[in-house]
Amino acid sequence: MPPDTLSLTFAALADPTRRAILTRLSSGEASATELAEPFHISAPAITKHLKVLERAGLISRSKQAQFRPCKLEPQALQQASVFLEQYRQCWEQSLDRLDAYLQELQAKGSAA
Amino acid sequence: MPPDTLSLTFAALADPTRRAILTRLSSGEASATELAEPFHISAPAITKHLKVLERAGLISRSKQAQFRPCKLEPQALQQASVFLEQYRQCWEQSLDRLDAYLQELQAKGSAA
DNA sequence: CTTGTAATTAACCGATTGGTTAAATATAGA
DNA sequence: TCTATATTTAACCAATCGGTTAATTACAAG
Repeated sequence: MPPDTLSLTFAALADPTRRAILTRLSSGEASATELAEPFHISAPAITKHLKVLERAGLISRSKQAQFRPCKLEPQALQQASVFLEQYRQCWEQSLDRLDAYLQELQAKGSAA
Repeated sequence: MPPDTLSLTFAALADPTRRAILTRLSSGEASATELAEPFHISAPAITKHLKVLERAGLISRSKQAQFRPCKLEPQALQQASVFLEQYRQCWEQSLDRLDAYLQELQAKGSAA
């Protein structure tokens, strides 16, 4: 019943707000209110998003004064990337086939 | 309100059953019952998973007799991979830092 | 000690998810 | 036509999701 890391990671990535948060964090740490700023959602909503990201191991949080800065933890992203790389051959093959098809079309086109 | 492609893709990938289906399909087409075989879930459950994968553009389906074979469509996976590549520098940097830290530890260890 | 700011928790809401069983549909073949 | 197989649809269910508002906690600074 406890979802595996990969499922947690992909689930966390399945939300545009959370992806935007990660993108923001890739250029440096930020507090919750800073992260909330670009979105018109409430503070508790941001807290929830950060919890999802934290539970997936995508971010970590420290503590300074009343702030709790968020820091990107890219290892989980790498694991997700490794999973997808498994399919690289598949998409390269299918792109090759598309390319061959287009060339064939072109050949027919100039022959007509 | 309609979720973007990337969100659909990551959401589809956030389930271990669906990831297993994709892995299975990376070695060739398969029918719904063939795909269901390794899991102890009902046929309608498989139908739903296939719908999710299809809506995300991760598979396509044809029709022969009473079968509707599934085929992997790897382009959406590639898009997801492109998104993750954006963070490659981040995780390589953090691995470098880990490496440096471990070397530092080693140096101190052999000095003691 | 009071005030202001940051952040979280609690309680709630409607929509979606992942599963079920039962019924319906589609096709092949005797 | 009748039967068996493949698949989908319908209806339901409990759990999770992404959001809200209101209240609470934590800390710094007057």
